[in-house]
Amino acid sequence: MPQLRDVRKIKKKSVAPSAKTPAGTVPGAIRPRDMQRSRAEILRAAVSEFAAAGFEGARVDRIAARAGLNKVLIYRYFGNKEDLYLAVLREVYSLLGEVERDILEHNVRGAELIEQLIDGYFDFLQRREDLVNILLWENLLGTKYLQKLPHEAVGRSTLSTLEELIRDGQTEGVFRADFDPHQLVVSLLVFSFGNFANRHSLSLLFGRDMAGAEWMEKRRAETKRVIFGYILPNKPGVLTDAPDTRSKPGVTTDAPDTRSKPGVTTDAPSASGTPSTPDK
Amino acid sequence: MPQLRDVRKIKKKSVAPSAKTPAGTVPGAIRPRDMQRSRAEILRAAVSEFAAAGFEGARVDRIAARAGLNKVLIYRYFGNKEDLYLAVLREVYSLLGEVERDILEHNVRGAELIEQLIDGYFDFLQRREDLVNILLWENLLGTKYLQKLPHEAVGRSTLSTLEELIRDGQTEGVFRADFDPHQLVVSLLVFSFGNFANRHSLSLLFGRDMAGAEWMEKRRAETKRVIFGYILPNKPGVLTDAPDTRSKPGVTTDAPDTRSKPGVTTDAPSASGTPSTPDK
Amino acid sequence: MPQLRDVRKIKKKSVAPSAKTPAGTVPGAIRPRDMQRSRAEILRAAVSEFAAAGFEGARVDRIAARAGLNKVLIYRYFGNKEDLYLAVLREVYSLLGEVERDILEHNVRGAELIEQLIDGYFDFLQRREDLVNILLWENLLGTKYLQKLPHEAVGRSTLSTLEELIRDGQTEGVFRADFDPHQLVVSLLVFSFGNFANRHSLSLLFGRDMAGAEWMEKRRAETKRVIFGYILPNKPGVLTDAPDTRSKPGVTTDAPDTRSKPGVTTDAPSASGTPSTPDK
Amino acid sequence: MPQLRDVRKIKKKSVAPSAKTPAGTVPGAIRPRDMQRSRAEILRAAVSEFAAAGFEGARVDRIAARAGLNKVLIYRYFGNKEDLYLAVLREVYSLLGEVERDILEHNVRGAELIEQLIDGYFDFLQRREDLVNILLWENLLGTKYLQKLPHEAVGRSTLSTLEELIRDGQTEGVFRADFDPHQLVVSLLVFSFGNFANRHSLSLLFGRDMAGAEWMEKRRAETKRVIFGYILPNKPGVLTDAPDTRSKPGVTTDAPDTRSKPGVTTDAPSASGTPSTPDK
DNA sequence: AATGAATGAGATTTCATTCAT
DNA sequence: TATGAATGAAATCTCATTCAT
Repeated sequence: MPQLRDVRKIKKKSVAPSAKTPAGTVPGAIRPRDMQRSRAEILRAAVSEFAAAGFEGARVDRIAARAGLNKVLIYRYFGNKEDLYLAVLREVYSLLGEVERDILEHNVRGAELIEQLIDGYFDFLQRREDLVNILLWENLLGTKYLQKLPHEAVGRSTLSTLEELIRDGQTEGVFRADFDPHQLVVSLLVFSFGNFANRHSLSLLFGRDMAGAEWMEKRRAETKRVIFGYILPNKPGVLTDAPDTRSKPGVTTDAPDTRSKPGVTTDAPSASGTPSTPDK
Repeated sequence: MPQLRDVRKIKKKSVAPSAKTPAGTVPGAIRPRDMQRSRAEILRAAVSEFAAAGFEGARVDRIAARAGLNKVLIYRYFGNKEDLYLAVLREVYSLLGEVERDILEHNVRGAELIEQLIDGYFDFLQRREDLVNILLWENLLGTKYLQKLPHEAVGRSTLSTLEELIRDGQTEGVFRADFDPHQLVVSLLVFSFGNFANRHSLSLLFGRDMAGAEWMEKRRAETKRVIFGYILPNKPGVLTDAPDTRSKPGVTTDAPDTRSKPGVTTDAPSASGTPSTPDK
Repeated sequence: MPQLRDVRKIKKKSVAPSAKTPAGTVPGAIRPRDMQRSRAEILRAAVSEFAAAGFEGARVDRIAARAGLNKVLIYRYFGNKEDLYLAVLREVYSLLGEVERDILEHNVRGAELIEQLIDGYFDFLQRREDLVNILLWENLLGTKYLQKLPHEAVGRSTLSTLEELIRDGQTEGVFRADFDPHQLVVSLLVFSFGNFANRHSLSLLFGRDMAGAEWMEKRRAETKRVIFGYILPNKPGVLTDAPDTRSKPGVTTDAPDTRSKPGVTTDAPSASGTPSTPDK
Repeated sequence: MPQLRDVRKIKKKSVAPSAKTPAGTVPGAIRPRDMQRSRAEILRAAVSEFAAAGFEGARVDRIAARAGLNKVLIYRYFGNKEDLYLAVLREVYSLLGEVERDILEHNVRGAELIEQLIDGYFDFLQRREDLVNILLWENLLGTKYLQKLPHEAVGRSTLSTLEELIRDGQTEGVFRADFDPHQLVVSLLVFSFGNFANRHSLSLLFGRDMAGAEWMEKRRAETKRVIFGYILPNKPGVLTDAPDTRSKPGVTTDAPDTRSKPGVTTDAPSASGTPSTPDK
């Protein structure tokens, strides 16, 4: 898990002179074929740094320090700060695309598809906090740099595929028919990412931790509940007061009911209709 | 509406002396060398600049240029860049608080309260794009500066009041009982703000404008629909197949039906169940 | 006594608008004939400021604030910072010259002359700490500015008069003959001023207050003792009990011994030969 | 001998690359890119600059130029101007302490101890004019920065040792018993340093060079004479009219007489009792 | 490949000085 | 005269980038 904040004071690692030659190599010999590894190392470090400080705030020196490599290599391999940043952006968007690609590959459909998407987003958001931050920084810059990337590196065909699958679900009656699949896809993204875009500020506002894993699990559950409430058909008779099928997070229940539909974690309101212990 | 991007190259205004009168004042009228006004002018300019470029990216010179005042005054009135930024943060949070305060003052309750909140948020988000950006920048810095403000300047008591009102609504049966008011409040914020946190990136992703007013109206409607689907009791019998009461945005229908509940703008799927022309 | 240090944060006095018109004048009327007073006020303030911070460290703004007058006047009356500083130097040297002039006017001779000189110097040093500092600052600049003053403003004819008087004393046998009057004059200055040139540093070095009045009285006494031990003839047999020429300054010891010759304050070693309570 | 004044206009050295070898090194010899040396070089340059201009007057650019190194290194190695100045102060006080330490190590006692001290101070003052100036600047600032140093870096234990040795001398009868050792130690410092604190101003006042080596030798002798007149026992019978044992400076006569006691340089008054040619 | 250093630009901050009301 | 503001220069400090060893 990448360290994000408070990493400003990284100092050059001061290795003993003897340690300079990597173990197993003859001193004086040039270290071989490490270029690939170095490049990757720099990129990794750059992701961390740009995530933590943004483009303007990022320091080339710190990236070098994070990578444990010399600053010169950054310029040798990437050209300059901006190009390095562009490489990072590319990486980020590539990884982001994988989320949907992974899910689509498994041919899930219907409610399960939606749930896996939400889970996929939340997992990504929680696991790659750094990448998310880069998306947010870049957005604040009005995609100043993102625009410089070739379109293929950014646009995500997966999203239209998704829309179609949802539309199919509507046709088949798995989903309600009266919502716009396009808006839904956006909602899935927005409702998920929105939790992260302001988590630190919100923590201050509400005076409680809204950035930690525990809280995010609650949000994940809540998000699922809201979405499913919106897209699944209401089954008359089982309406509001139907008993919740409590299940562990991630587990898909075969018969989702009105409220906490497929495999939703509900540490939230109990089935009785009265939320027992709203987290406070 | 504040200019946000592409304002980097502002140079010293080389206006003719007569042009010194700031916009909005009658030319010829005395523009007193007014400390109060100068301070305010700087603050306004600072909001714009910090919104557009963030703390690191902001340039004191540009702030002075935007304010049409001398750089020295910034230091005289605010001390230094950071203190100026803190003053800006204070301002932003103060204005943000007003959104809820305004609504709470009018003693609206029930569905209308929720709708006004969503509207309030979207209005704020659309009208004060700059302030929102500042919130987002600051969040990315992990509230590095926000933390330096006294707690009163940030914490918002309105939010707990809100929770209570919602809980009241649940007790009275206006809202479903099986959701957590606290989570709802967060959802209202997150679902609203989420639309803005990534609008530029999303525009690129989807290859369409997702930052403009038109699109945001759609999101506002969609958000309302989702939220109301979640919190309003299902009225058995009128359920899914009820015809949508199409209404203009902002207009509250007295008899909200299943889907588009109070005064929701529905440029979305038509009543027939099949979304006629999903916006594309 | 002028405030010397810690005066850096003087703020513009913010008088109520109504207070602007000095009492007794018709509002709107121009304040009359205050130029002389303003000039003097500025000069006084400048002495304080330059004394406290030196030429480079002094701030024109602070001088204006100290004077309670507007910065503009400084430029109107004195031209610029350097010219103001030169005016200050002139003032300082003029006042310094008075010390000797005052004494010489009274036609004191012999030991009493010397004692009055030492007293004069110490009095000046203690009372006009500010002026002394200016001398020291200027010295550190290698008299960079002092040199720009006309010679009359600096050179002090009194000093050569002094030398002659001392030489007379030697001829008359009042003083020992085997010292150089010129060196003595210098010693008088140096031994006196030396106590001030490093008093703060010495305080730190010795870990005790060596800047206060109490300590300086000890130094004054010690200095007299040393000087008199040097210039007064040792009278064999009459040694210790030589008649004291009692004079004002300091406490008169009833039983002065060998050491403290004319009117010397001796809080120092007692007559017995063994210093009773060396100050520690 | 360090250059002190008139060094303000040092510009970037535009030397040919080959000229890079710093003075004192063999051209062609490897000048390792040695951090240690660079640091030392900067410190040395800083001492000169701060000595010549004081803290406020000193220019970081000039320090870099003096050091023949890049400005950036100053910040890399020392942080900022103030920290650099603090490092300089540390250095100065450390070197100052050595004066006494050197002497105390040699186990000299009695009159010789005192003479060596005076010599030590005058040597230091003449040789390290720059350090003395720094002491004086700092004193004028009321030890504003000195106070920030840890006490050990400033306080000098040697001084109390000195007092004890003098007291021992008094007990043994080598010194007169009726003076306070503490005051004597202070007098030694003050009478020595006092000559330097105002030498340039005095030069102007008296219209003769009072800053040069020649003059300082006279002051050194005079100071010794005065001090010894004060602390050595009067030998009745040899009193005033004893012939001076003229000796070379620094040479200690085995049988010091009343006036020019141990090894005092007397280019001063001739033996006859009447100073023949007072220097003028 | 690493270290130390240099370059050059630019950003923040501070001042003296002047202008306008 | 006082106030507020403006100007212009400079000084401190920071960075990206490049060079040399």
